[in-house]
Amino acid sequence: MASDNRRIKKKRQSTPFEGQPSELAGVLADLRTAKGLSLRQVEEATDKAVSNAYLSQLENGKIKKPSPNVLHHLAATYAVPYEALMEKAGYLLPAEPGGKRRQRLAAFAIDDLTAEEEEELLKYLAFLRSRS
Amino acid sequence: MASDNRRIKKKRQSTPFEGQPSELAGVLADLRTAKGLSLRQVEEATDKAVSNAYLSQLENGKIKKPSPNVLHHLAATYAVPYEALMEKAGYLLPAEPGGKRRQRLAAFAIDDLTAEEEEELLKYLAFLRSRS
DNA sequence: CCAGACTGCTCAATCGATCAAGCAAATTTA
DNA sequence: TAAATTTGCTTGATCGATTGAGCAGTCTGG
Repeated sequence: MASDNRRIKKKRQSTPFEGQPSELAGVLADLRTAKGLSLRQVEEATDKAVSNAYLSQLENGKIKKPSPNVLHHLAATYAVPYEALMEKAGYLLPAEPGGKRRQRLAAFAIDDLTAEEEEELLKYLAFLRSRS
Repeated sequence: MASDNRRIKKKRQSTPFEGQPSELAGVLADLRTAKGLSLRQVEEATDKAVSNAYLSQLENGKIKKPSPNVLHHLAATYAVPYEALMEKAGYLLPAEPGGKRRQRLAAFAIDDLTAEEEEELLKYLAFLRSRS
């Protein structure tokens, strides 16, 4: 199963990580045929969450970005990691091979603070800013 | 600003990880006010990717699930990790299965602080914790 | 006190994701 | 071979996300 028509001009700023146009399409099609499932069988497997009509369009790249919800159901059905599909769809960055973690947090973790303490902290923050 | 009306019957199977109804709403509102930005300023900051009208509805929980695209822009604007917002929106599982200590999004951002100020703030945070 | 500049917010209209139906080509069954 | 099934696919309608425009309230300077 080849992949071909790639001529679309995407001018509109759309999604997070503009990845391969529809690499996803091929992947989905392959996964399904690999499992030997028909469109309707998948529809059934996803408990009607993904219609056969929609899946068809998806596999044929006639559709841009399926919702994370749809991807979640498909991932479950094909027994592949959800994040993988999310990535193919361009919702997530290509997972670090080396298992690199965490991005720089610009915000703090303050879960353990009480409401009062948090307020104090904010007050202090305001104070810091007021000095500028 | 409290949070209240939560009586809606969610029968329709909707998104991946059904998380807190609209915890996201509050977080977004907090992040913005923390940064001292107006709705329109954010709209501008996101390069028109998120309208002030929409953000308003989002912060007031009048809207369910913003697209990952929107979250991506907001994350950038508020300088918080994209994945964090994705999680709040229910698109991703609560990160790190291994590391128990989860980082929560602070209700404020500190991008505008100088390195020195940030350090002072952290020191103060440590102080608060030491009192517990 | 008024103009102008902001602010948050609502509401009608738009746009894309998603579905219900139905259609033609295979395949199967009898 | 004809009826019944099944399969991939297209199309019209629906629904929710997102926006454009406008409205009332606040605040500042003249």
